[in-house]
Amino acid sequence: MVPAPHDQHGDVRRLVLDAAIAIIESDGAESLSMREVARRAGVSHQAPYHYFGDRSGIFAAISEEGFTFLARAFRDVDFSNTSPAKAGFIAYLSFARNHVGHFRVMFRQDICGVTDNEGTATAAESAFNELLQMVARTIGSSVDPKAAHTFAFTMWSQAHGLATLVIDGPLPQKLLPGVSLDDQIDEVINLCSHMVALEAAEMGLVPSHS
Amino acid sequence: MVPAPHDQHGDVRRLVLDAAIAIIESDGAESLSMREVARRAGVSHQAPYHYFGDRSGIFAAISEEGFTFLARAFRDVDFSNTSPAKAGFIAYLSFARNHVGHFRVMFRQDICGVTDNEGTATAAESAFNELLQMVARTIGSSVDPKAAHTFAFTMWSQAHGLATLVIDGPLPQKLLPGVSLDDQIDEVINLCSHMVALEAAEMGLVPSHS
DNA sequence: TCGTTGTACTTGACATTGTCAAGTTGTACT
DNA sequence: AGTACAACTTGACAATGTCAAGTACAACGA
Repeated sequence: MVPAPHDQHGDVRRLVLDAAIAIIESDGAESLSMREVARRAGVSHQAPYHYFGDRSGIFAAISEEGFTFLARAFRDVDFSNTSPAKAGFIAYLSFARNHVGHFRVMFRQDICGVTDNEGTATAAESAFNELLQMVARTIGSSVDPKAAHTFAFTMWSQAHGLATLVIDGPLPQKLLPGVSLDDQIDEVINLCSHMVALEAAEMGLVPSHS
Repeated sequence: MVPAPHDQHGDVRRLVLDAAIAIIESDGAESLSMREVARRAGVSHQAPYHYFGDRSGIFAAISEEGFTFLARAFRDVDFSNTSPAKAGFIAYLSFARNHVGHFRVMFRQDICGVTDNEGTATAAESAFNELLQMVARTIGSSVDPKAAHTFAFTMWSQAHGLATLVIDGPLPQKLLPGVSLDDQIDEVINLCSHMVALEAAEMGLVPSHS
């Protein structure tokens, strides 16, 4: 969290973090060993503890970074070509697939304690706010907060479920022969977006009509 | 897998499995220790290895049982009162919330290797087939397999995402004040079911349903 | 009845892990 | 010059996953 007041040579904190992310990406979060991280970063086995306190501290840091990335990904979405919903789904999935290490950690408060860590919590909150804005763009902002929340949770579930099943789940093994993973993901995203659009239209709140 | 040809006294395998599931349910999969499992089951620290080979073997066994339960839950769904889609969502979520230990493990082939284990793979396949039947009941069985698969992945993503965000994710912390978790889950399920129904109706393949 | 075989474990050992405690080194400021 | 403090390192310890070797006991063929 604290970026070290005076770091003269190579940023050890960054090295340690990147090593951890790489390990999680290739072997999963369970098999992250603090000593292996230290070894890969070329520091003593205790250096990571200096920055992150303990194992869950390193997860919390990765989680915070992940939510920051995700919030930025949402913010940088280009809505000119596609519907907000579809753009959001695409952004979520490409984030998840491009940052597998982060994604594997950030939604598991059993190992990183989102609530415990201040920075992680605020980063997560900012990402969630971006999600709510995405929803507002889809169903309008005149809907009551409760319905908007439900809509947000629903779209989040859709995107998150797909990402989870793709990255850690058995979906890639259930593909029909002749259909690539990328194509299948695209089609699911298309279907989700279409369903969301139908629902929004039925709610009578889509900008183009009223 | 092999149910032991002659087990005179209490079924150690079952004891070990239940102890493991209990630990995973309360502390998560990462913190499952073979020795703690053995201790709780009241056997030596090596007994679990006799039955499950290694740590991932115990996960594979839990995973297999989980998929068997899930397939049965799908099979036992009562479709008389609700739409097939909604009934499916409800079944998926109540399975996940009632078998947290299983659910936390069965979709993570990084720790249990769904592909490696024969029994786990067939159990997973049978659950997936039930899902496909559920989809057929929703959009009819005359749709081409590719579209049916996409529909199945989509509904699976919806249900799985919601379950994941509820059980291990930050959704419970994002609830609006005054809305209980159960209520929020119900509303998301309602919205999902409604969207699926709209889509099915637009495909022109559903008999009739509100 | 005896020996063989196989299952169901237990006991022992070892390298590796997370983490506490106590150094050590260098930079910054008084 | 001296103090304080950050940024580490080295050392130690209990606990873990897992290999290797043992023990107990039922089932079965001779």
